[in-house]
Amino acid sequence: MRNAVTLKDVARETGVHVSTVSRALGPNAHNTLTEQVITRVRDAAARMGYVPNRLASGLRTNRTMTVGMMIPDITNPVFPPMVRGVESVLEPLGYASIIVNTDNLVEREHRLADILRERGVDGIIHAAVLRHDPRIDAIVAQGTPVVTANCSLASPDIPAVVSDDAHGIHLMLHYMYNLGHRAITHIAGPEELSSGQIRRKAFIDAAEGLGLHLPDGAIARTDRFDEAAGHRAAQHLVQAGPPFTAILCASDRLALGAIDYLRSRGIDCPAQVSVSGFNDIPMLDLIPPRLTTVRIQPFEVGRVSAQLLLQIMTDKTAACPRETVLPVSLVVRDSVTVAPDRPVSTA
Amino acid sequence: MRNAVTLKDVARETGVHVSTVSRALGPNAHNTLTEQVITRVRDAAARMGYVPNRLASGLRTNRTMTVGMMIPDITNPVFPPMVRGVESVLEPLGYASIIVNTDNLVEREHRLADILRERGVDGIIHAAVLRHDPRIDAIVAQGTPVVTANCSLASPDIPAVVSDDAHGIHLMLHYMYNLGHRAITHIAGPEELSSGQIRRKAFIDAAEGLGLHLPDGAIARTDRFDEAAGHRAAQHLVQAGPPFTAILCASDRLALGAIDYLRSRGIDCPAQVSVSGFNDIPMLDLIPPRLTTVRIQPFEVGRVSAQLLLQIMTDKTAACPRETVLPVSLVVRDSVTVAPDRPVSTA
DNA sequence: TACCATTACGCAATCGTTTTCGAAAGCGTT
DNA sequence: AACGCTTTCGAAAACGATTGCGTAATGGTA
Repeated sequence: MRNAVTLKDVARETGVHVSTVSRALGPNAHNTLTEQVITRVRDAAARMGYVPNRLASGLRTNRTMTVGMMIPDITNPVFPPMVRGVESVLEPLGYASIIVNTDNLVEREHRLADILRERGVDGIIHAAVLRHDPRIDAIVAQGTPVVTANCSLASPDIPAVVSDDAHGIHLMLHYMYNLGHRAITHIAGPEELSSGQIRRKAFIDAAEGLGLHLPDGAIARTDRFDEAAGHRAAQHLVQAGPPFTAILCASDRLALGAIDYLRSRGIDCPAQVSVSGFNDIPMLDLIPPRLTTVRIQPFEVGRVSAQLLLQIMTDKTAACPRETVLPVSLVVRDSVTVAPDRPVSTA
Repeated sequence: MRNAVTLKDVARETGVHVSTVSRALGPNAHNTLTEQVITRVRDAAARMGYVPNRLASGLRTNRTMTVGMMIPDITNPVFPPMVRGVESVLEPLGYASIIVNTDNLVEREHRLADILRERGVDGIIHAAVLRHDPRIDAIVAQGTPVVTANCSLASPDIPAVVSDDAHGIHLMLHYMYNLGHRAITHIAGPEELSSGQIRRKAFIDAAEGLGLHLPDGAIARTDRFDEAAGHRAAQHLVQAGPPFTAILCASDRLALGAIDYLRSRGIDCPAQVSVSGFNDIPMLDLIPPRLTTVRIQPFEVGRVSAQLLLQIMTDKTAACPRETVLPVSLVVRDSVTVAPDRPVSTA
């Protein structure tokens, strides 16, 4: 922004008024200007290396051509593809994305939301919503379009793009059931995240649908979707839970942690205990036992979210689907196999 | 930005002039305003939910409190920690980061550089520089502070924060040598990336230092740092290269691809061929054979880059180190072991 | 009381664009 | 030739914040 060439410079160069330059450079210049002037201005602008100042134009028009993305942690392999998915539709249109990591911390989320507001983002893709989130409601009320990706809010009215979590759990549980498993436990994700809660509920529903009895302690809850939490949860299941032959985990990383714990106890996966994941993060097919999991489509989630957001941003009145759910698929690998004769138990 | 409350609103509410409000909210209000006014204004601002409009202030001051990060691909596990490292220093100060993925495509890089310029970013952290990059020179010339992370430019004068690639290669080659390897090949990264070039040169230097003879075809070049490229390169080495007992790869993903190819050919790693990586991306310790690699510190690279950038942004005259190199360390795992009696060869 | 220095605040220009409004010119019609 | 319509462009007012400058008010001093 040091020696930036402005409209005024181009105007002086071409001998027309700055408003004329502005129009000439705009998309529908042909409605209002003569062909000759348009080319003259555009040539000069190109030659002089003019690049528009989005600060100024944003100030005037209330459109910054910038969107915000709130995600829990870019370090989590689920999110980079989502980011690319968003980018794939927004970047060709000239949008820039400000990416912030909330770490699922409410205070951080507030600060970061302000950082986005200050910059007047045209919209927000929120992949880190807690299920109850007054701050987001406030942002929406303020008029900024928001769509949630990979998560959905408890409060309605704001579009969500999610994977078919319930169906994924359903697929996996039935798969286990068909392999003879009857004592199946669940390592659930954080309850304040919709994915954690929905997957847990889906597990209960699917179990009920199969007529499976879920004894007390069959579900271990965690506060994070990471390996350490999975490790602890598995420990809890083995030491304090009912006997079981399989663990259906709410995420791949939880599953990795669980398998790690089992191994440390000399319990073999899948020979003694089957373990499944969710998400299908990269490189899982290289890690033994190759994890049987549910594949979601993070890139697609991002792409569709962006398209929806775009739609709302360009036409706020446009009705748009409250919830878009994307299909998931079962990825059969090695970590889930036929049920052994006797379950692992506390003894 | 719909119903945003502005300085004017706060001014009307408190009965003072908007310039007074501006000053009252600024950092050194106490130099110029009475305590009473300051608190009255600040209270009102807080109560009314005032949030400053960075577009307006940026327009006026030429500081947007926004930085740009150019990376090749956020999907590559090396970069997310780097992003977090940058964030760790910039975010607490109120900066936002616009992240763009260049995919190492020159055309994309140009467009994305413009996207950043349009928004008047205060500085750019560039982790995707090609070694020769006129566009970046132009940006620097225009007055925007730039520091390169993980890469360095052929042209000098712009600060770079890099890992000690040469030393990492040196460590690894010596480690292999001490395990008895004499026929060692190298899968190199893209030559237009500094990390690719530097690591290849370091390999040659270190080999020379050890008195190792490098026959023709001992170095396979690739055009990308990914598994597919590693796969192809390994194929090339096996089919057309000299006999060898070890492959020193310029990145973990190249190594993964190479091992995959070897396995497909029934060649065991590490029993028949040792393979090493570089970077130490996450989860490598879960994938057999557990990859012996060189650990770099991407978070630190990001952190230091951001600190440097900050320094230049706040005081453009400040001299700052042309090149900061961060230490690396050897991570010994399973994929490199003592040399077998006879090397793998074309026959 | 008059005067000067200081304090505390208001005034207004400015950053680069967009956009409404109006004016001038061109053209056809009667 | 007078009139009205369209086309093509300039003038100027915003958008919201910052800041140099001016000026009341204040306090202290002679």
